[in-house]
Order: sequence, then structure tokens, then C-alpha cells
Amino acid sequence: MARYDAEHKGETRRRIIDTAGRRFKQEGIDGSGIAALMSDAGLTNGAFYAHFTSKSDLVANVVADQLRTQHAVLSSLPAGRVAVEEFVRDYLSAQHRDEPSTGCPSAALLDEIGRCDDTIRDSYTEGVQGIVDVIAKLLCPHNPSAARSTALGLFTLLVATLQLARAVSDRELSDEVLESGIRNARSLLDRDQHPAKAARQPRD
Amino acid sequence: MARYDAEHKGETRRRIIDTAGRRFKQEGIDGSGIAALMSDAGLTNGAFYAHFTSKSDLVANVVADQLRTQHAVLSSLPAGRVAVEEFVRDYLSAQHRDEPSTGCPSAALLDEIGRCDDTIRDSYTEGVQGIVDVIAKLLCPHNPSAARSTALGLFTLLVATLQLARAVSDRELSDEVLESGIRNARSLLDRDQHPAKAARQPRD
DNA sequence: TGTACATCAGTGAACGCGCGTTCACTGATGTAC
DNA sequence: TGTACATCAGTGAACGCGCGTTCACTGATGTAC
Repeated sequence: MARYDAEHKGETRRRIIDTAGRRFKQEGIDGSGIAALMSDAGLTNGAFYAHFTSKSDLVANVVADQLRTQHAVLSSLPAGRVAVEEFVRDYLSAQHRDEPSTGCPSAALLDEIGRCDDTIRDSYTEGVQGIVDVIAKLLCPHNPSAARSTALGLFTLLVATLQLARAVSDRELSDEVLESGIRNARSLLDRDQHPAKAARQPRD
Repeated sequence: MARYDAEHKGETRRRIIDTAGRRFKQEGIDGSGIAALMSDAGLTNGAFYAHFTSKSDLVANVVADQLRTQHAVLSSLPAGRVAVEEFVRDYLSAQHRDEPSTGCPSAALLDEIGRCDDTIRDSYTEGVQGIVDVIAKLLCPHNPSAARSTALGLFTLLVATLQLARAVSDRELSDEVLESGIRNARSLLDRDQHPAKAARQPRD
């Protein structure tokens, strides 16, 4: 084997994390063996432990990386209702439903993550905090903490709607679930669109 | 072994389905081995195939049974906002979060079910249709189909909120997620506070 | 009445297989002399 | 300048283990004669 340049090992690590992310979301964490996932990355099983101390270590890194990517996408959106609604339509599209491997990690893995060890759940916790914060900021740029609850509501609504759309085997029902999800997301957003009427707390 | 009475085999099957339901929800489907689950039921691994043709066959039966039980609980609730809100508080309680094995099968297994074979997803599809129908009926007894979308929204919101509360390792954040979920559920229900006014009893 | 037999839920060892993990080894390169 | 050596990412066989599944067997009972 070649004596590699300085970035080589880091690039390989990156490739493992990327392919593992895709495989985990496609087959589940328990459902993804290390040999198969290393083979996806163009390597043999033995090389794995030069990059990670254990499967659990990989999972924690993959979870963090996945949420970081999702955070970056959300951060790049312009604030306000229009962009959020477009994101919702995108998230609840047939394409996202049909391609879990490139999609939202929470939709693919949330209940499995709930059963993982503390390191992994710590990693998820930190990542999801960032996601919720950035959603809240999109909803209410000048006072994000006021929109935190709505952000959590939107996030959970999207996640389980996609999970449900994937779980049902009836295509028509699945489409209905997605459409319904978009309607319900709008309804949730409407609540924060009229703070005066709701008369809960003064803005800004 | 004894020559058992007529119901004996059915009772054993029942016991396997019950214990498997608990174990699946606790450890995941992939995470639950047949030998362990049969031992839970007080039997040895070999007896399994006298009751089910495969693990997949068991999973399909467990899923159907779990949703049937949940359907029965929901069916027994009185219609109207008060009972639904109480159900929501119950569903999003710390106790439900901390005891997945006796809780909602969708919260514990939805993304994993999405990766299962058709037989299992068919079973889930049929069961969840019943659940959504009965929620819609609770929300709007005289015209359930009008509340179908809201019922789907409530269901998905509850499921992912519980999943998220279980996945985060920070107790305070987890509690916030649950509280927020209750608030968001109320908000979703408010939307459907639509046509019939006299028949409804205002609360708070 | 006694006894041989059929029944059948459940036992437990065994099957091949894939899992996570370990480790002695490879071999192309940069470096030292 | 040529060459011996150190480096180290990656190889691939092997480990013990638990998986889903199979199957010859057990043994308490009801039934037939």
C-alpha cells in the first residue's frame, strides 16, 4: 500500500462515516454489519478499527455528522414562512419518503437511537438541539426562544409523518399521510403567525 | 409433557405474542432474539416453530395485536376534547417515556417497521388505519372523515414526541419535549374546534 | 379391568451463517546513510 | 548516488458468540381393545 499524503486517512474516515450514514438509514443500525459497510466504502473489515474504537463509536460519529449536515442545510435557508413551507413540502415529498438513505436521520433512526447507549444519545442530543434552535430561528429570527416549542412541534410532526408514510404499505394511504402532514405543519405554523390573537406573550 | 386441554396451545401462543411485544418494544425487533424471547415466555427455543412459521410471522402477529390493544383502549374513551386531552397528557407522560415495553408500539418501533417486509407492513397498515379512524371519531363523532387529517397529525405528533423524549439523554430537555408536545397537541386540536359549538363543553 | 398405542406441546442439541472484534501480515513510500 | 530501513493504511483470516431455523426425541395423557 502507498505511503499516503497527510489528508488521506482523514478522507477515508470521512468516506466510512458517509457510507455508514447511508447504510444505517437504509437498513437500520442493528441491520448494518461492519464488513458490509466497509465494503461499501471500498475497504475490508479489518481496516475499521484503525478509524474507530467500536461500532458504537462509529454510530456516535455518524449521528453527529448527519445532524451537522442537516443543520447546515437549515442554516442556509432564508428566515420566514415561505422558506419554511417549502422545506416542509420538500421534507414530506414522495422522493424523501422513497429514499431514506439520503434523507433525514431522525426519520430513519429515531426510535433505534432511543435504545442506544449514552454516548450515542449524547451525540444525538447535542445535534438535535442545534436543529431545533435553527428551526426556531427560521420561524422567529428576533426571538427564537419564543418559537422553540413550535419548532419542536414542527420537527416531531415532520419526523413521524415521514416514518408513518414509509411504514404503511398502501401507496394511497402513504400519499394521504404526506399531504395531511403538510396541512398539519401549516396549521402549526399558523399559530405563531398570529401572536396578537393568541395573546400569549409580547414579541421582541 | 401433559396432554393439554383444548385452549392450552392458544394460551401459549398468546403468551409468546405478549412477551414478544414487550421485548420488541424494549430492545427493538432486530435486537430481540427468538431464544431469549421464548425463555421470557417460559419455553425453549424449539417450541417457537410449533406456533409461528418464522420470526417475520411472529412480528406481523405482534404488530397486529399491539395495534388491536391500542385500538381497544382508544375505543373505550368518551368522545370529545376533554378525554382526548387527558389521553394526550397520559401518552406524553414521563411514565410512558420511561416504560417503552408496556407503551405505544408505534413510538417504539415505527422506523423499524418501515424497513420490514410487506407482510409486516400490511399488518401495520391495517392496524394503524383503525387507530386513526378511532381518533378521528373521538375528535368529531358525527363526521369523523372531516377530522381524519387532524387525527393523523395528532398521532404523528405524539409518536415522534415520545421518540424524541426517549432519544435525548438530557432529562430536562426530555421533559421540555414532552411539555412542548402537549402544548402542540392542544394547538392542533384547537384548529378542529370548528363547526358544532353547543355540543362541546369548554374547558379552562 | 389392564395394557398397548397414538397424540402432540414442548425439549434441547445441532445446523450454517453473519456478527463485532483481533491481529499477524503486506507493500509502497519517505528517509537515513 | 544507491540501498536498507521505518512507517502505517489497509488486508484478510480467524476468534467466540448469538442468530434463525431444523429435527429427532420426550413423556404425560386419552383412547382402543
